Amino acid sequence: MLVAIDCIIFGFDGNRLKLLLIKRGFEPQRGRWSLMGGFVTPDENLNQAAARILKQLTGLTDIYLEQLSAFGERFRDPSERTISVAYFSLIDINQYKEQINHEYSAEWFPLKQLPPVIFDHKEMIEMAKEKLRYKAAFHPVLFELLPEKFTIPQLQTLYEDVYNKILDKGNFSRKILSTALLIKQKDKEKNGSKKGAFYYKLDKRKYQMKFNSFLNFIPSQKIEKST
Amino acid sequence: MLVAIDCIIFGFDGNRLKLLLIKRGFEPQRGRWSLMGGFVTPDENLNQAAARILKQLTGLTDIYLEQLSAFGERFRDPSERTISVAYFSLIDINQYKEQINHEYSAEWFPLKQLPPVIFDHKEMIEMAKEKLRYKAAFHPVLFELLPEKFTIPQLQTLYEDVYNKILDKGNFSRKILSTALLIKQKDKEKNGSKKGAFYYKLDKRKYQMKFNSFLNFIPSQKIEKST
DNA sequence: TCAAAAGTGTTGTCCTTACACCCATGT
DNA sequence: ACATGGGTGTAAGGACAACACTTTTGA
Repeated sequence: MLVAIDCIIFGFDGNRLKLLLIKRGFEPQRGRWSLMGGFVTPDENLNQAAARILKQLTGLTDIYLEQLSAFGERFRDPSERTISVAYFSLIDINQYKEQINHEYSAEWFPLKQLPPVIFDHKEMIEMAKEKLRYKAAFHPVLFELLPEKFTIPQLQTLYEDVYNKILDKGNFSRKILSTALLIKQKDKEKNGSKKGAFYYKLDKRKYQMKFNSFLNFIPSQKIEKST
Repeated sequence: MLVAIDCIIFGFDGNRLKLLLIKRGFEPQRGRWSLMGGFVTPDENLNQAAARILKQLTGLTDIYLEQLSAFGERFRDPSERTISVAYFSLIDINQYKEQINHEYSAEWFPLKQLPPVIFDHKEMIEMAKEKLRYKAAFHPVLFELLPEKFTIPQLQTLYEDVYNKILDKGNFSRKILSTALLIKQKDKEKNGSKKGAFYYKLDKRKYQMKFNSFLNFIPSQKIEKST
């Protein structure tokens, strides 16, 4: 049996959550969209394989990477029996831009406008979306998608896109600040508004410490965002 | 590469949460304790393989079974490169008693008094415990461990053991009943006390419907249970 | 001066905790 | 009758959604 890895790669462009797909350059299914993947080699464990594959495409290391699930339907890959271990990863889309490997003709797609993908990759993507929502409800994991400096309204846009909800800015900002994970900067971002919004940085130490405690980021607000 | 399955099997004896381990009857590591496992065959997918292996040992079908994670350290099995997909399952310990397959010399161990186990099984067990706590905090999954008829104090004992917390009986009973997942029976269980506690059954329909919504079973009570 | 977005204040509602108390019954 | 656990009542405190309001600044 072959053992493969597939990576579901999330990014956030400041407006919408996106997924990085590659156009397959080889048979079978050449020319169709697919997750970035590869086979596990004898000299690496699963996490190492996932990190290697992610680096091949994005050039990035030290990325948030978490195992999602193993997929093993008998004919998921019609040509050969393959078990795939899917990983999901969150990257800062701006860092990616500088490092991208152009061999793969990769492209970012908004989560709500994905093209058809090969094999069971659709299922993997759905599961990853679900897991991201789940995880982000209790752990400050969405910060992994943002650049080093960001504003609270930017963060709010991210949450709104992940949960498809419109959030109250007042309540949102208080909830985030109450976690004490953010360090206020002196400067403001002035593109989004006339007043400008203060930049914040993540307090890395507290972030690590509190990552696994149960914080409450569940957006309980009722209003659905229109797509 | 070989692809195996390992099953972390939880049961509840009315008092403590337990794990079902088998004594390995073959080399390597004959005679040592281990999770129940087996290899994935070409004609089955991963879930089917897990269900088959679970049935081999317990005789049970239609069991709560969920994929935990794939484990793939290079030398996790020293004799051959093997990827193992771990599943965790929750069974009614009483049903098990009637069906057990004695070929495997299996034994229930309290979670807090596990013997040494082979390979990376300890790691799998720890992850399964963690996941059970996580899942049970939001989803009514612990009902899977109980017989068809059970009392609220029995359920409370289970939660107390899972979270190592002493819970307030009044608040616990109200919280559980507020989910409206239980149907009160006419008869009482009279062993636990003189007054006796009413039996309840799970409302299967509502249970299925509400399983994936976020209920709140987190025990926020502060008092740690002494072990 | 006005519009637009950032951010603060305020209030009512709901949920939860802690704990007092009542209930049913076997010995 | 009384001890034992089952179960209900209740008051204080906290969290949160909703929304009114103030602030800042570019045009």
